Amino acid sequence: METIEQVLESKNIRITAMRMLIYKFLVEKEVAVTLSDIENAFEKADRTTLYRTIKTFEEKDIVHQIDDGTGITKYALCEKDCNCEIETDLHLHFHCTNCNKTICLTENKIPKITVPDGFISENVNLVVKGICDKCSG
Amino acid sequence: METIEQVLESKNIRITAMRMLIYKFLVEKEVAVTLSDIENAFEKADRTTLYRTIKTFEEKDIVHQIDDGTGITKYALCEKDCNCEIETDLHLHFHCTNCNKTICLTENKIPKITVPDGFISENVNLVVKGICDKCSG
DNA sequence: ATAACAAATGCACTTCCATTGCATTGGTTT
DNA sequence: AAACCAATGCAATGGAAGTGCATTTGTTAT
Repeated sequence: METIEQVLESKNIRITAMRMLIYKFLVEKEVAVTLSDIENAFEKADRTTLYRTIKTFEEKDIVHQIDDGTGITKYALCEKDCNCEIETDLHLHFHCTNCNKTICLTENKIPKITVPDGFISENVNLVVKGICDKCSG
Repeated sequence: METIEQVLESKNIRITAMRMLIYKFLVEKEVAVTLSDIENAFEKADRTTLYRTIKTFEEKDIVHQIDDGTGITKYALCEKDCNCEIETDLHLHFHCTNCNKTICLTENKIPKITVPDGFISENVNLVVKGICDKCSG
């Protein structure tokens, strides 16, 4: 089991108290979070710091950004060995319109999408909206 | 060939000069447009009017909203017989990262997506990012 | 035709999220 | 300990979405 320090170190991210707290927060959340979610969890911290921390995590492929159609960007930890930038590794996201949570369905890979001649596909974003398992029960 | 008046009438939308102009603008554009695009095309008109006109068109299923991941909502005319609200009728959208245009690929239907037990899928949004035919040539 | 009503438009304003500039703090290295 | 660079905090900006209200325009009924 890797420690948080080891994760950050392996990605060449300087270890700070703030970053460790935010990372821990993301691990504990099983759903994608907005910047405001993080802000509410760390009221003492400045919004900019949280924003830039997430941006750093994103650049270093620790978190990936999710646009679930609510208009607010969400973030979630990447899988251990995920290569978010590789098309074949893309998973889909589920947005529950009832509880407003967005979940990475990492087991559900996106099927091969064909595009017309002349188009070059580099990236696919797929969001399914509906009712999640917790809300449908 | 239906006239613009006939289209609006058939959808129970009151005919006004502004609405006809905006509809015509959407027809002529072959790509999805932002509110700002419309705003720039009609500098004399008020933004709110354009905003509400698009909302009206949306409610009456004349246009559909597209979230292509740029963070800015885009709109495009529905196909003649499209039922945007029906899941099986969903097509995918292509966003060109070069020219920033977003195109409806109405011929490319979204494949059946499976979600885990307990999840209920109501809607699917699929955006492919890459290079469009005009830019790749 | 005109009065009465409803819908459409225009203006002003607000809110929310994303983002940036700059000053300050804190940690590393020599 | 000095110098340096990265991280943080504060303040402010910008852009898009959305709302309230007054005004104009179009429709309907008398």
